[in-house]
Amino acid sequence: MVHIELPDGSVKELDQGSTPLDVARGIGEGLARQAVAAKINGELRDLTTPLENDAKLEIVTLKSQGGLELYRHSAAHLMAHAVKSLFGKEVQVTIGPAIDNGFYYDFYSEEHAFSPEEFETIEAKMSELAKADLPIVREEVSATEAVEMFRGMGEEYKVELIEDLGAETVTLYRQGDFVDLCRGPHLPSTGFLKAFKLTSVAGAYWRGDEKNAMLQRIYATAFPDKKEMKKHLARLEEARKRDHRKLGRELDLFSFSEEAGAGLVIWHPKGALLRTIIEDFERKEHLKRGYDIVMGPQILRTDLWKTSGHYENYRDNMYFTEVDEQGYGIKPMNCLAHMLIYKSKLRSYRDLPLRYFELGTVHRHEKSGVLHGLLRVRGFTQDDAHILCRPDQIDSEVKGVMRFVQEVAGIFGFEYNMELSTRPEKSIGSDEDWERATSALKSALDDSGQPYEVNEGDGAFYGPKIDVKLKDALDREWQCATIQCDFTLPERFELNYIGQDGEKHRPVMLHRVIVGSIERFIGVLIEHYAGNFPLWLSPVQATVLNVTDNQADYARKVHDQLRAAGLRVELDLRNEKLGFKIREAQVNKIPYMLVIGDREVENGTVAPRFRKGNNLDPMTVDEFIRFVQDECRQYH
RNA sequence: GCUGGCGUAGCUCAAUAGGUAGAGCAGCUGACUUGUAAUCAGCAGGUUGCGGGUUCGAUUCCUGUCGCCAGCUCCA
Repeated sequence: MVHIELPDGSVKELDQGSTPLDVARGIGEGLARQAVAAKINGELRDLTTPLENDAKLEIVTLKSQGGLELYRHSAAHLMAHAVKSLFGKEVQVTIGPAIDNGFYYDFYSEEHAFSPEEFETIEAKMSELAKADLPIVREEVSATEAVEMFRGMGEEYKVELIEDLGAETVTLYRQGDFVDLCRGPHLPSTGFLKAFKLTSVAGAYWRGDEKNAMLQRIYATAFPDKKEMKKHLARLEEARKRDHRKLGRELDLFSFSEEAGAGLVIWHPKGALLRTIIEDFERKEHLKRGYDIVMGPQILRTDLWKTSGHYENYRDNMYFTEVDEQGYGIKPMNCLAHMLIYKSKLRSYRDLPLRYFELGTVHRHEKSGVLHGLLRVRGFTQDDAHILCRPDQIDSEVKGVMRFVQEVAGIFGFEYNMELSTRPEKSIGSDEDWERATSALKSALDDSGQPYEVNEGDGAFYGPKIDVKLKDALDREWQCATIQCDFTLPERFELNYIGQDGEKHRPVMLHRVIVGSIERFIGVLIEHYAGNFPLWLSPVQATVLNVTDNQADYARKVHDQLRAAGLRVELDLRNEKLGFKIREAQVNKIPYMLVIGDREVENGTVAPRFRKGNNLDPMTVDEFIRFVQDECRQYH
């Protein structure tokens, strides 16, 4: 007999060798039907695992934590099964994990290239195998046996995996004539899989290393039922409508030109205005926080990039030019000029910290395949600052930056993820430096009250860093804010300050950006608001619409008055029906439409309509101006 | 950079078993003077991304190149 303790504290007595499925049945048929796995002493296991000893047991259903992931993992096996039965030895299987909203499986094939046209065929095969409700059976075999078996099947990648595992025994999962190396656990049978759909195929390197073979990765989505999957696909469809590349064109904000070059943004009037509003906001917020605005040149002599170490490490990503036999590098970062400003005179410990802020435009030759709308470009402007401080000031400076980041995220209503990256294997600087800097970053993160991830060994070679990531419409993460400690530049540029003791000391440098690249930030912003910018950001805040030509003069007067008051306003006097003009303003996501008909002319008012569709009571122009100013004040 | 896919009018898309392209919206012209998401009519608009090849003939097939999309790798 074994004693099994359930989550509610009750204890069941069962025959040795009973399974969690037996336990579920004992509790109720309903639970047994929904059960997909079990947590035995906290470990996720198959429902058919024999219970040999006393244990704590929790039945896992599709609704419980980990249940859905397991479901998707089994769906990945189902897809591999389908692909193998369709393509046989032409295709080798590798690995296939569950991911957010679905799963993928990586295949290797020399002969066959998967295309989306085949998705239906593969899905049909999957459905067929699911309908057959094949039991998914766990087997434990010796590693040598497994190697022999997979080698016999021509599955070289599986052989490599087993050999690298270095374990004595491995587990296999078998469903029908398909067998895969897998730790599991899995669903009891293929019949549990109800809703799945292949979504895309793309290349992926074996083991994520570009030196390895390129595999073919098929992405798919999977849900416990069709309705939920449909909902997910509809959400994706909605997200695509928020794509900043699409909205950027539709709202006439920016464009790219093949003639100008890939990854180089061309800002149209409305986009440039939006950007200007954000830049003005940045300057104001930085001045408030004790930063000095500085400006450096676009190109600096190549020698200086050699001094900084950029030439040695990053020249492949830099653009160079030569005039009069003098080489120049187009700046990929803004720090050099800031170093020169620091060095322009003798500094005292009393001067520190110095905070140099620059809306610095940089150019980096990013690999062609990584460019992505505004989110990854080759020319962009950073809200960049370099803080030079004494070692004892690191802590408070980092915390100040952290607060700044959080305040800005709050103003724009962003949720964000934070990561701390620590010392990599290849690094410079003393243990003491690293310790001090890392603990300053960590303490700022702890103080922030937000959860964060630690990426051990993921820091830059010159110092640890905090990254803040924002998500785009499709939940892809993009790094925006970052705080990095740097031990090399003060060293390489021989920066120093005179301390209280009259001796020279080396300052510490922090690189930091708040929104990061303005381009990227605007890209994320567009998707975040779906193009419906809050009033204070809207490049066009209101448009004045006359009903007929009769009100043209008054409409012009209203427009001029609003413009004089500093509102960003347009005038639409076209000879069109009101409905037509409203629609157009609506499509352009202009916050307020000011309708002017005979009534308004007579009363000296405007009739505002909000882009959400609701109308406000008619008001005078002055009232509307105050109304807009009040609304803008709410945001910052 | 890599793998796969794609590139037709300003935008969204159609067409061709190889026989030099068509629609809606936008634009222009005219009529209509209009009250909260599309008034009607007419006109105009493309060396089918660019270069080379095969062919009597290429937008269609092949090849190179540029760009875009998805993902991978990268992101100081």
